[in-house]
Amino acid sequence: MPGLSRAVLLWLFERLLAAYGPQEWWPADSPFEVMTGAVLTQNTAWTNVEKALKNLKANQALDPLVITGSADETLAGWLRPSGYFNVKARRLKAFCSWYLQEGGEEALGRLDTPELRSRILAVHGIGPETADDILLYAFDRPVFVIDAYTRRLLDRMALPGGDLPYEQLRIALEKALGPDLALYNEFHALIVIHGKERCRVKPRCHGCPLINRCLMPKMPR
DNA sequence: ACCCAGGGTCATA
DNA sequence: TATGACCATGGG
Repeated sequence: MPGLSRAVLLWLFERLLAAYGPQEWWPADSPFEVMTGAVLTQNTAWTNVEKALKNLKANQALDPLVITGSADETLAGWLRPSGYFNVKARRLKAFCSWYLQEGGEEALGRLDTPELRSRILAVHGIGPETADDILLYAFDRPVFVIDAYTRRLLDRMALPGGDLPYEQLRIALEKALGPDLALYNEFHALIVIHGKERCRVKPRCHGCPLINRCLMPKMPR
């Protein structure tokens, strides 16, 4: 059983960091904004999420009490630019009522990470990636966030684990790297930033900071 | 015009 | 367990 090597992962990390620099994630003014953004960015471009967050702020609605107290159509209207607005209005309401019922950020912050994670995951509309975004970037817990970019990166680097179920892959990465909040924070951000890059060189990418392998989503047309 | 984005749920086999 | 449909806007 080879497994993931800490040395290779750290090499990868340094390579990405050298190419893109520190990302200083998550872009938000408060932990609650991180949580809201995590829900809104599900399968959605961040630029669209920014518009929705702007709408919420303009209406003093970036607040769990205001959100739970808003009419569905009103909330959906604010969320409209982020796509799936009806679905996300329901999910955000479900999350906010849970958040209030749990006693807010201070009370939640006292829970240990496994307990907090399982409670977040129990909220309807919050899956593993969204939950881990919240744990890492809103609650500062050393949780490695897995996304489609992470899987593609492992796959194209010929590293094992890209096809594992979410939880197994997360455990494998955390085991290889050891608990490290700052590393997990920057690593995920860099993976996403790099994943968004588009290869414009053909027939093979030479501009990619990761060896000679093209990690871009698709070869140019 | 086409592709895809910082996913998750639900129905079906 | 594993696919497929569905949700929807906006930028490249």
